[in-house]
Amino acid sequence: MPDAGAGGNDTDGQDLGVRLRELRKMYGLSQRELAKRAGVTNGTISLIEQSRISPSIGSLKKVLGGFPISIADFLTLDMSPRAKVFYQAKDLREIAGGDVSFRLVGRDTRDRAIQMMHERYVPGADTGEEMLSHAGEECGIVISGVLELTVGGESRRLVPGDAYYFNSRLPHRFQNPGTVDCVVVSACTPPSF
Amino acid sequence: MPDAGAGGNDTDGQDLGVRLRELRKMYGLSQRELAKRAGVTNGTISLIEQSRISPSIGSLKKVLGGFPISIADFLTLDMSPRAKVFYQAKDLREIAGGDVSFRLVGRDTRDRAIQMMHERYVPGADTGEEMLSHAGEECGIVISGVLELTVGGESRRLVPGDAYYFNSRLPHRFQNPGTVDCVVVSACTPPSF
DNA sequence: AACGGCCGTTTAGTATTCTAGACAAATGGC
DNA sequence: GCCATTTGTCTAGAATACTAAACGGCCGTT
Repeated sequence: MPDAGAGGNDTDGQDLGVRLRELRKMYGLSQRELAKRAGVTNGTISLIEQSRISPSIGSLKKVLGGFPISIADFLTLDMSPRAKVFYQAKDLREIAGGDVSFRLVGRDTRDRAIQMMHERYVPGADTGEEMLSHAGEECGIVISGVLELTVGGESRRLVPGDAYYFNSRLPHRFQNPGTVDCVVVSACTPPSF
Repeated sequence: MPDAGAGGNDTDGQDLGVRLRELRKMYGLSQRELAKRAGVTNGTISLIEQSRISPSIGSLKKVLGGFPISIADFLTLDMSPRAKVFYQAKDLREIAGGDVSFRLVGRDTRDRAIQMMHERYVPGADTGEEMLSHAGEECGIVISGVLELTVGGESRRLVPGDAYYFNSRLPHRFQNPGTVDCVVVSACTPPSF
Protein backbone atom coordinates (compact mmCIF):
# COMPACT_ATOMS: atom_id res chain seq x y z
CA MET A 1 0.00 0.00 0.00
CA PRO A 2 1.59 3.24 -1.12
CA ASP A 3 1.92 5.52 1.84
CA ALA A 4 2.23 9.28 1.70
CA GLY A 5 5.90 8.93 2.49
CA ALA A 6 7.42 8.79 -0.97
CA GLY A 7 6.02 12.02 -2.23
CA GLY A 8 2.39 12.10 -1.33
CA ASN A 9 2.44 15.24 0.72
CA ASP A 10 4.65 18.08 -0.37
CA THR A 11 7.37 18.78 2.10
CA ASP A 12 8.09 22.35 1.09
CA GLY A 13 5.09 23.99 -0.52
CA GLN A 14 1.42 23.43 -0.04
CA ASP A 15 -0.34 20.15 -0.53
CA LEU A 16 -0.58 19.50 -4.22
CA GLY A 17 -3.71 17.39 -4.04
CA VAL A 18 -5.72 19.86 -2.03
CA ARG A 19 -4.80 22.61 -4.42
CA LEU A 20 -5.90 20.61 -7.40
CA ARG A 21 -9.21 19.94 -5.73
CA GLU A 22 -9.74 23.60 -4.95
CA LEU A 23 -8.78 24.62 -8.45
CA ARG A 24 -11.15 22.07 -9.96
CA LYS A 25 -14.04 23.27 -7.81
CA MET A 26 -13.31 26.85 -8.72
CA TYR A 27 -14.04 25.83 -12.27
CA GLY A 28 -17.10 23.86 -11.24
CA LEU A 29 -15.92 20.59 -12.71
CA SER A 30 -16.40 17.06 -11.46
CA GLN A 31 -13.54 14.60 -11.34
CA ARG A 32 -14.91 12.79 -14.36
CA GLU A 33 -15.40 15.95 -16.38
CA LEU A 34 -11.87 17.07 -15.69
CA ALA A 35 -10.56 13.59 -16.40
CA LYS A 36 -12.25 13.55 -19.77
CA ARG A 37 -10.83 16.91 -20.73
CA ALA A 38 -7.39 16.03 -19.52
CA GLY A 39 -7.27 12.61 -21.11
CA VAL A 40 -6.84 10.66 -17.88
CA THR A 41 -9.20 8.61 -15.76
CA ASN A 42 -11.34 9.80 -12.89
CA GLY A 43 -9.51 7.49 -10.54
CA THR A 44 -6.28 9.29 -11.24
CA ILE A 45 -7.80 12.63 -10.32
CA SER A 46 -9.18 11.15 -7.13
CA LEU A 47 -5.87 9.63 -6.11
CA ILE A 48 -3.97 12.83 -6.81
CA GLU A 49 -6.44 14.94 -4.87
CA GLN A 50 -6.09 12.61 -1.92
CA SER A 51 -2.31 12.95 -2.19
CA ARG A 52 -2.02 9.20 -2.34
CA ILE A 53 0.25 9.36 -5.38
CA SER A 54 2.84 11.76 -6.68
CA PRO A 55 1.84 12.26 -10.29
CA SER A 56 4.39 12.29 -13.06
CA ILE A 57 5.12 15.54 -14.80
CA GLY A 58 3.41 14.21 -17.88
CA SER A 59 0.24 13.35 -16.01
CA LEU A 60 0.11 16.58 -14.09
CA LYS A 61 0.59 18.43 -17.32
CA LYS A 62 -2.30 16.54 -18.86
CA VAL A 63 -4.51 17.23 -15.86
CA LEU A 64 -3.72 20.94 -15.77
CA GLY A 65 -4.37 21.01 -19.49
CA GLY A 66 -7.99 20.67 -18.43
CA PHE A 67 -8.16 24.34 -17.55
CA PRO A 68 -6.19 27.38 -18.66
CA ILE A 69 -3.24 27.39 -16.30
CA SER A 70 0.37 26.34 -16.73
CA ILE A 71 2.00 23.80 -14.46
CA ALA A 72 4.46 26.33 -13.10
CA ASP A 73 1.72 28.80 -12.35
CA PHE A 74 -0.24 26.09 -10.61
CA LEU A 75 2.68 25.22 -8.37
CA THR A 76 3.15 28.83 -7.32
CA LEU A 77 -0.55 29.53 -7.09
CA ASP A 78 -1.67 31.30 -3.98
CA MET A 79 -4.80 29.68 -2.64
CA SER A 80 -5.44 32.23 0.09
CA PRO A 81 -9.18 32.85 0.08
CA ARG A 82 -9.33 36.55 -0.60
CA ALA A 83 -6.11 38.50 -0.82
CA LYS A 84 -6.22 42.25 -0.51
CA VAL A 85 -7.02 43.86 -3.82
CA PHE A 86 -7.34 47.58 -3.42
CA TYR A 87 -4.82 49.86 -1.75
CA GLN A 88 -5.26 53.43 -0.63
CA ALA A 89 -2.43 55.80 -1.41
CA LYS A 90 -1.39 55.75 2.24
CA ASP A 91 -1.14 51.95 2.08
CA LEU A 92 1.82 52.09 -0.25
CA ARG A 93 4.80 50.87 1.62
CA GLU A 94 7.95 52.96 1.88
CA ILE A 95 10.94 50.81 2.53
CA ALA A 96 14.22 52.31 3.62
CA GLY A 97 17.16 50.03 4.16
CA GLY A 98 20.78 51.02 4.75
CA ASP A 99 22.06 52.43 1.50
CA VAL A 100 18.96 51.66 -0.54
CA SER A 101 15.38 52.93 -0.21
CA PHE A 102 12.34 52.25 -2.36
CA ARG A 103 8.57 52.29 -2.53
CA LEU A 104 6.50 49.27 -3.50
CA VAL A 105 2.90 48.28 -3.88
CA GLY A 106 1.37 45.72 -1.52
CA ARG A 107 2.60 44.66 1.84
CA ASP A 108 3.63 41.06 1.51
CA THR A 109 5.63 40.96 -1.68
CA ARG A 110 6.96 37.48 -1.25
CA ASP A 111 5.74 34.90 -3.70
CA ARG A 112 4.78 37.50 -6.22
CA ALA A 113 6.12 37.60 -9.73
CA ILE A 114 5.23 40.58 -11.83
CA GLN A 115 6.33 42.95 -14.56
CA MET A 116 5.72 46.67 -14.61
CA MET A 117 4.69 48.98 -17.43
CA HIS A 118 3.77 52.59 -18.02
CA GLU A 119 0.27 52.78 -19.47
CA ARG A 120 -1.95 55.53 -20.76
CA TYR A 121 -5.71 55.23 -21.16
CA VAL A 122 -7.46 57.78 -23.35
CA PRO A 123 -10.92 59.00 -22.27
CA GLY A 124 -13.51 56.26 -22.76
CA ALA A 125 -10.94 53.51 -23.03
CA ASP A 126 -12.30 50.07 -22.13
CA THR A 127 -10.50 46.74 -22.12
CA GLY A 128 -13.67 44.65 -22.07
CA GLU A 129 -14.53 41.91 -19.68
CA GLU A 130 -12.82 38.80 -21.04
CA MET A 131 -9.42 37.35 -20.22
CA LEU A 132 -9.28 34.62 -17.70
CA SER A 133 -6.40 33.46 -19.94
CA HIS A 134 -3.55 31.67 -18.19
CA ALA A 135 -2.86 32.69 -14.61
CA GLY A 136 -0.82 35.62 -13.49
CA GLU A 137 -1.03 38.63 -11.24
CA GLU A 138 -1.61 42.25 -11.99
CA CYS A 139 -0.93 45.38 -9.98
CA GLY A 140 -0.51 49.06 -10.64
CA ILE A 141 -0.57 52.65 -9.43
CA VAL A 142 -2.66 55.44 -10.88
CA ILE A 143 -0.47 58.41 -11.78
CA SER A 144 -3.02 60.82 -13.20
CA GLY A 145 -6.65 60.78 -14.26
CA VAL A 146 -9.30 58.36 -13.04
CA LEU A 147 -9.35 54.59 -13.50
CA GLU A 148 -12.48 52.49 -13.14
CA LEU A 149 -11.41 48.97 -12.22
CA THR A 150 -13.64 45.94 -11.90
CA VAL A 151 -12.24 42.75 -10.38
CA GLY A 152 -14.28 39.65 -9.68
CA GLY A 153 -17.52 41.61 -9.66
CA GLU A 154 -16.22 44.23 -7.25
CA SER A 155 -15.72 47.65 -8.78
CA ARG A 156 -13.77 50.70 -7.63
CA ARG A 157 -12.88 54.13 -8.93
CA LEU A 158 -9.20 54.84 -8.38
CA VAL A 159 -7.64 58.29 -8.25
CA PRO A 160 -3.96 59.27 -8.44
CA GLY A 161 -1.98 57.60 -5.68
CA ASP A 162 -4.36 54.66 -5.36
CA ALA A 163 -3.21 51.21 -6.39
CA TYR A 164 -4.46 47.67 -7.03
CA TYR A 165 -3.28 44.10 -6.86
CA PHE A 166 -5.23 41.01 -7.94
CA ASN A 167 -4.95 37.58 -9.50
CA SER A 168 -5.47 37.62 -13.26
CA ARG A 169 -7.62 34.53 -13.10
CA LEU A 170 -10.35 36.75 -11.77
CA PRO A 171 -12.27 38.44 -14.57
CA HIS A 172 -11.19 42.05 -14.73
CA ARG A 173 -11.82 45.22 -16.68
CA PHE A 174 -10.16 48.60 -17.05
CA GLN A 175 -12.05 51.73 -17.99
CA ASN A 176 -11.30 55.43 -18.15
CA PRO A 177 -14.55 57.20 -17.21
CA GLY A 178 -12.95 60.65 -17.17
CA THR A 179 -12.39 63.35 -19.79
CA VAL A 180 -8.61 63.38 -19.65
CA ASP A 181 -5.96 60.73 -20.16
CA CYS A 182 -5.44 58.25 -17.32
CA VAL A 183 -1.84 57.29 -16.69
CA VAL A 184 -1.11 54.11 -14.79
CA VAL A 185 2.10 52.42 -13.85
CA SER A 186 1.07 48.79 -13.83
CA ALA A 187 2.65 45.38 -13.66
CA CYS A 188 1.62 41.85 -14.52
CA THR A 189 3.00 38.42 -15.16
CA PRO A 190 4.23 37.11 -18.54
CA PRO A 191 1.36 37.05 -21.01
CA SER A 192 0.88 40.76 -20.34
CA PHE A 193 -2.18 41.25 -22.50
CA MET B 1 10.08 -0.28 -23.86
CA PRO B 2 8.83 3.11 -22.78
CA ASP B 3 8.62 5.39 -25.73
CA ALA B 4 8.64 9.17 -25.65
CA GLY B 5 4.95 9.20 -26.38
CA ALA B 6 3.45 9.16 -22.92
CA GLY B 7 5.27 12.15 -21.60
CA GLY B 8 8.90 11.88 -22.55
CA ASN B 9 9.17 15.05 -24.53
CA ASP B 10 7.21 18.07 -23.47
CA THR B 11 4.55 18.98 -25.94
CA ASP B 12 4.14 22.60 -24.92
CA GLY B 13 7.27 23.97 -23.32
CA GLN B 14 10.89 23.10 -23.78
CA ASP B 15 12.35 19.68 -23.26
CA LEU B 16 12.55 19.02 -19.56
CA GLY B 17 15.47 16.62 -19.77
CA VAL B 18 17.68 18.93 -21.78
CA ARG B 19 17.03 21.72 -19.36
CA LEU B 20 17.94 19.60 -16.39
CA ARG B 21 21.18 18.65 -18.09
CA GLU B 22 22.05 22.25 -18.86
CA LEU B 23 21.21 23.32 -15.34
CA ARG B 24 23.32 20.55 -13.88
CA LYS B 25 26.31 21.49 -16.03
CA MET B 26 25.93 25.14 -15.10
CA TYR B 27 26.58 24.01 -11.56
CA GLY B 28 29.47 21.80 -12.63
CA LEU B 29 27.99 18.63 -11.17
CA SER B 30 28.14 15.07 -12.47
CA GLN B 31 25.06 12.90 -12.58
CA ARG B 32 26.31 10.92 -9.60
CA GLU B 33 27.08 14.00 -7.55
CA LEU B 34 23.65 15.43 -8.16
CA ALA B 35 22.03 12.08 -7.50
CA LYS B 36 23.75 11.84 -4.16
CA ARG B 37 22.64 15.31 -3.14
CA ALA B 38 19.10 14.74 -4.33
CA GLY B 39 18.69 11.32 -2.79
CA VAL B 40 18.06 9.48 -6.05
CA THR B 41 20.20 7.24 -8.22
CA ASN B 42 22.42 8.31 -11.07
CA GLY B 43 20.39 6.19 -13.45
CA THR B 44 17.32 8.25 -12.70
CA ILE B 45 19.15 11.45 -13.57
CA SER B 46 20.37 9.91 -16.79
CA LEU B 47 16.95 8.71 -17.83
CA ILE B 48 15.34 12.04 -17.07
CA GLU B 49 17.98 13.95 -19.00
CA GLN B 50 17.41 11.71 -21.99
CA SER B 51 13.68 12.34 -21.67
CA ARG B 52 13.05 8.63 -21.57
CA ILE B 53 10.85 8.96 -18.50
CA SER B 54 8.51 11.62 -17.17
CA PRO B 55 9.56 11.97 -13.54
CA SER B 56 7.01 12.20 -10.76
CA ILE B 57 6.57 15.47 -8.97
CA GLY B 58 8.17 13.95 -5.92
CA SER B 59 11.25 12.85 -7.82
CA LEU B 60 11.64 16.09 -9.69
CA LYS B 61 11.35 17.93 -6.42
CA LYS B 62 14.06 15.78 -4.94
CA VAL B 63 16.31 16.29 -7.93
CA LEU B 64 15.87 20.04 -8.00
CA GLY B 65 16.55 20.02 -4.27
CA GLY B 66 20.11 19.37 -5.39
CA PHE B 67 20.62 23.02 -6.24
CA PRO B 68 18.92 26.23 -5.11
CA ILE B 69 15.95 26.52 -7.44
CA SER B 70 12.27 25.80 -7.01
CA ILE B 71 10.40 23.44 -9.28
CA ALA B 72 8.19 26.21 -10.61
CA ASP B 73 11.16 28.41 -11.38
CA PHE B 74 12.83 25.53 -13.14
CA LEU B 75 9.84 24.94 -15.35
CA THR B 76 9.69 28.55 -16.41
CA LEU B 77 13.43 28.93 -16.67
CA ASP B 78 14.72 30.49 -19.84
CA MET B 79 17.64 28.46 -21.10
CA SER B 80 18.58 30.71 -24.00
CA PRO B 81 22.38 30.70 -24.05
CA ARG B 82 23.06 34.37 -23.44
CA ALA B 83 20.05 36.63 -23.21
CA LYS B 84 20.58 40.29 -23.76
CA VAL B 85 21.62 41.97 -20.53
CA PHE B 86 22.34 45.62 -21.18
CA TYR B 87 20.07 48.03 -22.99
CA GLN B 88 20.86 51.47 -24.32
CA ALA B 89 18.27 54.15 -23.66
CA LYS B 90 17.21 53.93 -27.29
CA ASP B 91 16.64 50.21 -26.91
CA LEU B 92 13.71 50.80 -24.57
CA ARG B 93 10.61 49.78 -26.37
CA GLU B 94 7.70 52.14 -26.74
CA ILE B 95 4.50 50.24 -27.27
CA ALA B 96 1.37 52.02 -28.42
CA GLY B 97 -1.76 49.97 -28.84
CA GLY B 98 -5.26 51.24 -29.55
CA ASP B 99 -6.36 52.94 -26.37
CA VAL B 100 -3.35 51.97 -24.31
CA SER B 101 0.32 52.91 -24.70
CA PHE B 102 3.25 52.08 -22.49
CA ARG B 103 7.02 51.80 -22.30
CA LEU B 104 8.76 48.65 -21.16
CA VAL B 105 12.26 47.36 -20.67
CA GLY B 106 13.53 44.57 -22.87
CA ARG B 107 12.14 43.36 -26.11
CA ASP B 108 10.76 39.90 -25.57
CA THR B 109 8.73 40.20 -22.40
CA ARG B 110 7.06 36.83 -22.62
CA ASP B 111 7.94 34.35 -19.93
CA ARG B 112 9.20 37.01 -17.63
CA ALA B 113 7.94 37.43 -14.11
CA ILE B 114 9.15 40.42 -12.17
CA GLN B 115 8.33 43.04 -9.61
CA MET B 116 9.27 46.69 -9.81
CA MET B 117 10.61 49.05 -7.17
CA HIS B 118 11.94 52.56 -6.82
CA GLU B 119 15.46 52.50 -5.44
CA ARG B 120 17.97 55.06 -4.33
CA TYR B 121 21.68 54.40 -3.94
CA VAL B 122 23.70 56.87 -1.92
CA PRO B 123 27.27 57.64 -3.10
CA GLY B 124 29.56 54.70 -2.44
CA ALA B 125 26.70 52.27 -1.98
CA ASP B 126 27.67 48.64 -2.67
CA THR B 127 25.56 45.53 -2.46
CA GLY B 128 28.48 43.12 -2.33
CA GLU B 129 28.98 40.13 -4.49
CA GLU B 130 26.93 37.33 -2.90
CA MET B 131 23.38 36.25 -3.63
CA LEU B 132 23.01 33.36 -5.96
CA SER B 133 19.96 32.61 -3.73
CA HIS B 134 16.98 31.02 -5.38
CA ALA B 135 16.33 31.86 -8.99
CA GLY B 136 14.67 34.94 -10.31
CA GLU B 137 15.19 37.76 -12.73
CA GLU B 138 16.16 41.35 -12.24
CA CYS B 139 15.81 44.39 -14.44
CA GLY B 140 15.78 48.13 -14.05
CA ILE B 141 16.20 51.61 -15.48
CA VAL B 142 18.59 54.25 -14.23
CA ILE B 143 16.73 57.50 -13.52
CA SER B 144 19.53 59.69 -12.28
CA GLY B 145 23.13 59.35 -11.21
CA VAL B 146 25.51 56.61 -12.27
CA LEU B 147 25.16 52.89 -11.57
CA GLU B 148 28.05 50.45 -11.81
CA LEU B 149 26.61 47.01 -12.50
CA THR B 150 28.51 43.74 -12.62
CA VAL B 151 26.77 40.63 -13.93
CA GLY B 152 28.46 37.30 -14.42
CA GLY B 153 31.90 38.89 -14.58
CA GLU B 154 30.86 41.47 -17.14
CA SER B 155 30.74 45.02 -15.84
CA ARG B 156 29.11 48.17 -17.18
CA ARG B 157 28.60 51.74 -16.11
CA LEU B 158 25.01 52.81 -16.69
CA VAL B 159 23.83 56.39 -17.04
CA PRO B 160 20.28 57.78 -16.92
CA GLY B 161 18.10 56.13 -19.56
CA ASP B 162 20.14 52.95 -19.69
CA ALA B 163 18.65 49.69 -18.44
CA TYR B 164 19.53 46.09 -17.59
CA TYR B 165 17.95 42.65 -17.52
CA PHE B 166 19.58 39.47 -16.23
CA ASN B 167 18.95 36.21 -14.43
CA SER B 168 19.50 36.43 -10.67
CA ARG B 169 21.30 33.12 -10.62
CA LEU B 170 24.24 34.95 -12.12
CA PRO B 171 26.38 36.60 -9.47
CA HIS B 172 25.70 40.33 -9.54
CA ARG B 173 26.65 43.52 -7.81
CA PHE B 174 25.37 47.08 -7.67
CA GLN B 175 27.59 50.05 -6.92
CA ASN B 176 27.24 53.81 -6.99
CA PRO B 177 30.67 55.15 -8.03
CA GLY B 178 29.45 58.77 -8.28
CA THR B 179 29.19 61.63 -5.82
CA VAL B 180 25.43 62.08 -5.98
CA ASP B 181 22.52 59.75 -5.31
CA CYS B 182 21.72 57.20 -7.98
CA VAL B 183 18.01 56.58 -8.54
CA VAL B 184 16.93 53.36 -10.23
CA VAL B 185 13.54 51.95 -11.05
CA SER B 186 14.17 48.24 -10.82
CA ALA B 187 12.24 45.02 -10.75
CA CYS B 188 12.89 41.47 -9.67
CA THR B 189 11.18 38.21 -8.81
CA PRO B 190 9.85 37.27 -5.33
CA PRO B 191 12.76 37.12 -2.90
CA SER B 192 13.51 40.75 -3.77
CA PHE B 193 16.57 41.13 -1.58
C1' DA C 1 49.86 -1.48 -21.80
C1' DA C 2 47.50 -1.98 -17.68
C1' DC C 3 45.47 -0.10 -13.92
C1' DG C 4 42.22 2.82 -11.06
C1' DG C 5 38.88 6.28 -11.13
C1' DC C 6 35.15 8.87 -12.92
C1' DC C 7 31.90 9.55 -16.56
C1' DG C 8 27.18 8.68 -18.89
C1' DT C 9 24.42 4.82 -20.44
C1' DT C 10 21.93 0.67 -20.13
C1' DT C 11 19.61 -3.47 -18.10
C1' DA C 12 16.81 -6.55 -14.79
C1' DG C 13 13.96 -6.22 -11.06
C1' DT C 14 11.20 -3.72 -7.78
C1' DA C 15 8.11 -0.04 -6.54
C1' DT C 16 4.89 3.20 -8.02
C1' DT C 17 1.66 5.30 -10.98
C1' DC C 18 -2.28 4.83 -14.04
C1' DT C 19 -6.31 2.52 -16.17
C1' DA C 20 -10.69 0.18 -16.38
C1' DG C 21 -14.35 -1.11 -13.90
C1' DA C 22 -17.14 -1.88 -9.65
C1' DC C 23 -18.98 0.11 -5.41
C1' DA C 24 -21.76 3.03 -2.02
C1' DA C 25 -23.63 7.51 -1.10
C1' DA C 26 -25.97 11.63 -2.63
C1' DT C 27 -29.10 14.02 -5.91
C1' DG C 28 -33.11 14.90 -8.96
C1' DG C 29 -37.42 13.33 -11.57
C1' DC C 30 -41.51 11.24 -11.74
C1' DG D 1 -40.86 5.54 -2.82
C1' DC D 2 -38.21 4.18 -6.83
C1' DC D 3 -35.41 4.68 -10.69
C1' DA D 4 -31.74 6.89 -13.21
C1' DT D 5 -27.63 9.91 -12.85
C1' DT D 6 -23.85 11.66 -10.92
C1' DT D 7 -20.60 11.99 -7.37
C1' DG D 8 -16.13 10.42 -5.07
C1' DT D 9 -13.77 6.28 -3.67
C1' DC D 10 -11.65 1.93 -4.07
C1' DT D 11 -9.59 -2.53 -6.35
C1' DA D 12 -7.00 -5.75 -9.87
C1' DG D 13 -4.13 -5.52 -13.59
C1' DA D 14 -1.35 -3.07 -17.13
C1' DA D 15 1.95 0.52 -17.83
C1' DT D 16 5.53 3.34 -16.12
C1' DA D 17 9.05 5.23 -12.97
C1' DC D 18 12.83 4.12 -10.02
C1' DT D 19 16.68 1.35 -7.97
C1' DA D 20 20.81 -1.31 -7.92
C1' DA D 21 24.34 -3.01 -10.49
C1' DA D 22 26.60 -3.67 -14.47
C1' DC D 23 28.79 -2.02 -19.00
C1' DG D 24 31.83 0.50 -22.17
C1' DG D 25 34.28 4.89 -22.88
C1' DC D 26 37.60 8.40 -21.48
C1' DC D 27 41.48 10.37 -18.87
C1' DG D 28 45.70 10.38 -16.05
C1' DT D 29 49.20 7.58 -13.69
C1' DT D 30 52.42 3.82 -13.33
